[in-house]
Amino acid sequence: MKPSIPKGTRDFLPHEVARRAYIFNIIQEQFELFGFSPIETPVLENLSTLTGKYGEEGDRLLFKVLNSGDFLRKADIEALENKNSGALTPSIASRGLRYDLTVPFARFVVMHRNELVLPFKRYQIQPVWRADRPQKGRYREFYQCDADAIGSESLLLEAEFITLIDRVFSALGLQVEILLNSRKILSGIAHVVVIADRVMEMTTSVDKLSKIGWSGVHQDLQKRGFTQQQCQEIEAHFRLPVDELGSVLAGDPVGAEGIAELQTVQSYLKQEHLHNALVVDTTLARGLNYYTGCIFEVRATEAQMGSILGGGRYADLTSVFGMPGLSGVGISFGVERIYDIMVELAKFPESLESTLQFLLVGMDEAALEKAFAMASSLRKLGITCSVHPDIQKLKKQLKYAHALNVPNVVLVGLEEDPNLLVWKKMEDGDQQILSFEHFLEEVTR
RNA sequence: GUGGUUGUAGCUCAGUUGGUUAGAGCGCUGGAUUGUGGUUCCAGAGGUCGCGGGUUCAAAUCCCGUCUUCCACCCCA
Repeated sequence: MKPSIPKGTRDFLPHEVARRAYIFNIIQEQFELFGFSPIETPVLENLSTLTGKYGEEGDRLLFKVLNSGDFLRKADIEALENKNSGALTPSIASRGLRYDLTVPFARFVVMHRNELVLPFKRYQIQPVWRADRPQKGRYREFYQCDADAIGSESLLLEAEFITLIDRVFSALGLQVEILLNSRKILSGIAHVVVIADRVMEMTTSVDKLSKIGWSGVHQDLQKRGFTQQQCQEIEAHFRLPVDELGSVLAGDPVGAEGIAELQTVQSYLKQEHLHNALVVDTTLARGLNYYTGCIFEVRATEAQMGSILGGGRYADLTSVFGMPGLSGVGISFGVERIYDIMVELAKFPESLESTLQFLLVGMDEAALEKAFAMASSLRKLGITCSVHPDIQKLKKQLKYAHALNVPNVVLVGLEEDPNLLVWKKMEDGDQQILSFEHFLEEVTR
């Protein structure tokens, strides 16, 4: 048979794993530096946990897992005969692959509420799955790096996340733009334009602005049934600078609160020297509908790619699991896209290539045994090394070392004197003959 | 989920209006080099042309299906 893997999934070669780990480590380091603690949740969640949390679209993109055993026995026969997949699914699949890390986190918080100290700051780096059509930088299996702080309404958290984001991207060597907005400003505008019940529709439409421009947004809005006058009013409001928008929204409690939120966050950041631009963009919307307050997004300024981080404040994520009134803020790094951008811009350090320092080569069976013992001595000293397990032509051995990018090769077992070895430096080909004892001294020097 | 696009050697790609035995570069293997990698030279191996079906005297080439890739929607990291 011909081997294959499912659409939208990938294998990773050693050099790719090294580069991905580089990104994960930088993010993890910053998470820890800000006092977030790691948690893990299962790959599989009950579908009751997942369905209905991501909107209709999200439900369609959930990977459902067929029940084990004789799943047809409990199947909804009527739905099956009518070919009604939607009705059949709950009777044959009770579990699914997680779609993100935020909803499982909400479930986690509710289940472990008595074991957690609030406010609780956790981070989580694990893969998630979506049955979306794959595209570049868009996969069916991908990692998310999430940090959330739950159990406090303080806007200090928002400010803290912005400094965290700034630190991560400057550590990665990427230039980005951090976009900030509040959902409350969007609501306020909707109130003022008297379309309060249609905030979501207006929001998703305006969110496309950077892609399709105002004429496109107008078309989209009109397709959704907004009048021409409403379109113009909407555009006029979003075109206002933030301070002017503030006076327009002053009469609307929600809108005014949104403006005040942004001001508070910015005042926390007054003393901070951010490496990247923080841009208030009132047209920023973010798809996920559980966001209620501040929302963040990050875009790389040097590459053409969608957002590489998303996040925001949610007032009430845990209430669906029976624990209302718990406010939180969270962000999610899009590591797959960050990886692609860093490859494109060649931002990975070369030192990731190889961690192996020595390759030991045995010239004959006795020498191989000696090499095996030598390797142990080296490892005791914390020196990474590997013994070539076969006795082969020296040419082949060196070619192997070259391919592995090992900087040092040790040839064990000279014809002249089996107690001597050759230490060869691959970079310039220099080599010296010495005893093992002498070699150890040199290495540890 | 809708519409489109792509697939030829390990990799990057040629391959004429359908016409004998499908090519190149890089990589790989062996040798020049009876212990010495990278450079050079010589030789060699490697392809059911994504898969299945159809049209034709004849298919990598045309048609249908399917898988995959990428793109635009949708949505999103």
